Amino acid sequence: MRCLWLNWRVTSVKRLERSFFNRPTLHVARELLGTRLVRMESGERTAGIINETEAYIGEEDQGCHAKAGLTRRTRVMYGPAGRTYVYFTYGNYWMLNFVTEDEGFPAAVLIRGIVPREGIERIAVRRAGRPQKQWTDGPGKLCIALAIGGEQNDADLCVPEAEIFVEFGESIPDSSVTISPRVGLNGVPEPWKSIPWRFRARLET
DNA sequence: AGCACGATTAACT
DNA sequence: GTTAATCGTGCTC
Repeated sequence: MRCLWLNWRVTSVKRLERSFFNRPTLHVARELLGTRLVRMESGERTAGIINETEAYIGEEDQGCHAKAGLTRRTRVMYGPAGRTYVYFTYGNYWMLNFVTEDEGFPAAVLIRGIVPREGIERIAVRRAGRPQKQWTDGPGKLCIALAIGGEQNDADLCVPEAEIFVEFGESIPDSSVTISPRVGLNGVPEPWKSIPWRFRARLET
């Protein structure tokens, strides 16, 4: 009994709930900085502190996949907040996003970088041959490091049995945050190409 | 059925 | 600094 209660404390209480994700996407993107992304594999934790995010907001946003409207691919973004949107791009890489805002409004936060904190051995194997600094400093790289792929698309972050979830972490002051335009949007028209919806945190060691 | 392109990465000059 | 790799998606014919 006591173990069950303890287990609930450590696995649930520290996690971000759906109400965190069901808010304006820019707030979610900013406040995800410093939180801990956790990937469960057979009961083992692989995790890192989120230090870079980008917001993608609505059908009007010409950088957002939802500009194409509701399709098989974008359907997840129209769903409830607190789920994953994992998609495949450039023929090689998976990208991890968290769905935000009310059901029916398509928006998400792309996770672009983490600082490894747990399961370092597993990450080292998956990123073998690369400098440690480049293990998880890109959206495709961190999905390789955490073994995240299409099977993790449309997964709920906010249920006890989640294989991917987010925990409260360190608080990042505004003085440590850089806000700038999103990257990789070469063919996208203004103002969307330059709108500053990218958030980066300078983490203390 | 065919086409252009992409929320990237790694390798190369 | 530049560029090839590689294939699912969405659009057009």
